[in-house]
Amino acid sequence: MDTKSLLIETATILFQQKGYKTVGLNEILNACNVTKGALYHHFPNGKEELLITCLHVLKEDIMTDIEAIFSQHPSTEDAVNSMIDKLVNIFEKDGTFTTYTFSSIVSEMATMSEPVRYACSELYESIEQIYSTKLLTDGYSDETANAISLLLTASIEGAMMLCLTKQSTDPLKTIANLLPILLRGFKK
Amino acid sequence: MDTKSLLIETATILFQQKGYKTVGLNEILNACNVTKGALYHHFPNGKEELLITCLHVLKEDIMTDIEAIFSQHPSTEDAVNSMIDKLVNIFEKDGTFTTYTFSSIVSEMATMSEPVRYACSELYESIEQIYSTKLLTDGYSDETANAISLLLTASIEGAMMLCLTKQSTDPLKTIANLLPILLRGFKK
DNA sequence: GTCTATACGACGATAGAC
DNA sequence: GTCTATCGTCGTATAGAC
Repeated sequence: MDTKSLLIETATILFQQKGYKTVGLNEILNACNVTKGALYHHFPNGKEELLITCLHVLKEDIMTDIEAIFSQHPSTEDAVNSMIDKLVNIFEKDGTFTTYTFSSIVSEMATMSEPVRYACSELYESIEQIYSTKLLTDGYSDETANAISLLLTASIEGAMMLCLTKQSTDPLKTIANLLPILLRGFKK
Repeated sequence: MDTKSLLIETATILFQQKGYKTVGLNEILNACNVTKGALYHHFPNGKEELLITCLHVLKEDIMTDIEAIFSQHPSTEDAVNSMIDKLVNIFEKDGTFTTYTFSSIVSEMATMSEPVRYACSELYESIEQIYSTKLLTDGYSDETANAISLLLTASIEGAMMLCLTKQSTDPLKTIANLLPILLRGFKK
């Protein structure tokens, strides 16, 4: 892999696991055996430019991944269940969330850097978009689909936070269990 | 106010607004006109000890505050609505969340420091406890009450994240709107 | 495009006077 | 209990050779 992609891939994982400020450039550089010179050649504006690039790439990756899952399952319920399953497995394997989330970035940077906030906003937007589209084919109205997709995004993101705090996958599993009751409550 | 309380109060707000790493000791010290010597007298183990103390005090404050709201409203639905209303007002006033939340701390520190993670876990636990108790008096079963209180905690926390990202109070308002549909979906 | 060496500031933390 | 002065480290970023 080329140096630039390697940097983005390594940085993305570290940022997701530990947040932005916690991860120093040296840590990223050591993790992928690249030097400062190379990094500043590819990202002249330094760390924040690297982060924003990571978020853009992450957006494409997440969209591809989620769209694949959603196309494999007939209903939103099944698709979301499969997503949560994947998250649970990742967390059980290494105790952090390295896919579908960037909550550490949001809470740390949303009020600090406008470009970063905007990149995060685009990311959430595209996830909600996928949910909404599927909910429409499920038969929900436009307005209801938007509301449910926001609820799904918020509760899954919140549940991941609770999983990190409690060091348990129960919160995500509980949300998954509630899905059918949740979705059935809304008028089609 | 005594120096120690002043430090805790100032640090809590700054940590909530900007996260842990972002806020330097100097920023806290300048904000309340206290010097390093005084800080390290009250918190010999430095910044992390200050944070953990903040989380403990915040737990008491949040519990007092939420319990007051919950005792003023007959149903969980009304109480949660009132809570969300308060959050919306705070966010509209200063663009950040300085009450009821510490998501920046969780996502930044949960995987980095075990004592901090534990303090956060106690905090979420006590919030969920209040929800659960109220839901029991609403007539829900033990198991259902626990599941709903987790869903409430996760979705409100997630919605705050979305509000920060989108710079809008819509996510919280949407969650509030869904509350009746949500709660009615569960068997009492 | 990648390397080493270095600049310079900010960080958390400490020491010792008062 | 609070002050100032200072230490060592690590942060991001830069300069210049190759």
